[in-house]
Amino acid sequence: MLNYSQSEENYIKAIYHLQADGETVTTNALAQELLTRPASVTDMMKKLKTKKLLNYQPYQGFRLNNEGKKVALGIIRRHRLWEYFLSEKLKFGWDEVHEIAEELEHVSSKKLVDKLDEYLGFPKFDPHGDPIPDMNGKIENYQQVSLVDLPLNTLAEVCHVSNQSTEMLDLLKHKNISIGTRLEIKQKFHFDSSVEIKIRQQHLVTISEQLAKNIFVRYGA
Amino acid sequence: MLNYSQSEENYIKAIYHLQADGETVTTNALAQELLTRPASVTDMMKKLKTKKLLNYQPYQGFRLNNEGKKVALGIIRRHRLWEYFLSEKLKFGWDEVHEIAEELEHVSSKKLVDKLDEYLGFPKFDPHGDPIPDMNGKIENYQQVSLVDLPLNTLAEVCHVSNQSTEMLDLLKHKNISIGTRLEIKQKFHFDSSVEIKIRQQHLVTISEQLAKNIFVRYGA
DNA sequence: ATAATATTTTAGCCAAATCTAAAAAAATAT
DNA sequence: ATATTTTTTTAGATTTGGCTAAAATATTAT
Ligand SMILES: [Mn+2]
Ligand SMILES: [Mn+2]
Ligand SMILES: [Mn+2]
Ligand SMILES: [Mn+2]
Repeated sequence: MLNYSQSEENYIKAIYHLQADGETVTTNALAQELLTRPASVTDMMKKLKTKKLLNYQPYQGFRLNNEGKKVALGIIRRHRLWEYFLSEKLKFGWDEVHEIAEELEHVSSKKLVDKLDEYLGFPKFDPHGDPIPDMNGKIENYQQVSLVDLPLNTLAEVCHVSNQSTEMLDLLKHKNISIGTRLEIKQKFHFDSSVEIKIRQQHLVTISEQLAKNIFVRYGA
Repeated sequence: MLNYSQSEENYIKAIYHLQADGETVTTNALAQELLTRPASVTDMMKKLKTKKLLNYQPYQGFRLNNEGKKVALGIIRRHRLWEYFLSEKLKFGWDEVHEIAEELEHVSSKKLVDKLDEYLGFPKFDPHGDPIPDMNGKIENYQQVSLVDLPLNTLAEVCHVSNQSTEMLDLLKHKNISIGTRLEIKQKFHFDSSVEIKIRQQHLVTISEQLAKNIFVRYGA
């Protein structure tokens, strides 16, 4: 696997995100994403085309090919592993990790990244709930649903909370739930739609429908 | 504190090391150190002079001024903290950490570095036994003493042996001790004044008073 | 003191990554 | 179907950090 410049890597990653929905990526969209000028994008697209990372014909937009996607997944892997490290080990807040990971992701040692992965215990999701590609660039399939829609006895991981009020965060803290918490539903009570959950290595707790609606989890497909 | 490019930082750090003995640094010496050309060095020296990091008159060599030294110590701090992290947490070998730290040192977030320092437990020495500057750029003074006088549980680095006989060197080799070995004393036995030492990443070994007397170590004041 | 050698600087060129302004092409509106 | 507007590309410039070759300066040897 060749090495790419910091700038090339930032372009590759941005294209990957923009083309995720199957669309062709446009010059303007990419320029906006990277806070740069359309002319600069065109220049870089020519370069990445000669490096055989994407398909591009003038005026036709562009998409990463398989090689380009593989490179992108490597960068995303590094980015998310560092975010996890910053959040989990160094106790940075969710909002602070992205900017620093934006730099760390460009340190390219393969051995570093794989050892970091191991040290962190092969985490599956970054602090924002986004999946971390494994050594082979594979991202786990997952379903993302509100906790009220999680099937009984299905291990899932909290990946998102749709309400960030102090009150909600207080309650979550009290119930010992945060992003990354692994849990399963043991029982649903139809009277008030409350659910009884078992958090990994903790006791059973009951949470209200109100709260469950705002907790999002992912589980294996 | 301003931000400097990766290239500028590599020059600053190299000058710092070369001028350590009070000498004026020459164009050729720096070019050799950085595997670059003298002409490139001259260009960069002009730039660093306008940035007020060093004193430089054509043909006269150069030295970092106080501001330049402060910047250099920041880079060295990052470099050595990352080396410690790679060695201690990710279990890289001593010989592998430098190259990776050469990249990581350029990630400039002050908060990252200070949190990393805290996470690592404010280590005083990197895996090569070199001292790690603290948040204020301060490097601990060294004490150099015979191993028999090293306080318990104090990490130190072997810097000298006062007997160079084949017999002594044989014994040192057998005990896996050489210049640069980092160790601490775990126990002193008063019966025969032997000491039990823990060498970094190795098992405990016991050495005689006779041997300990002839081993000199340095440690943070 | 002068000549020979070594070091350092200057001059001029190059590649990467950016920019602005103008031209070209595509998309949209009349 | 044209005209207008938007998007994209091209042309040409700039900055950073590097290079080679030649000139300038300093050092060393005779
Ligand atoms: Mn980045
Ligand atoms: Mn993220
Ligand atoms: Mn470096
Ligand atoms: Mn070191």
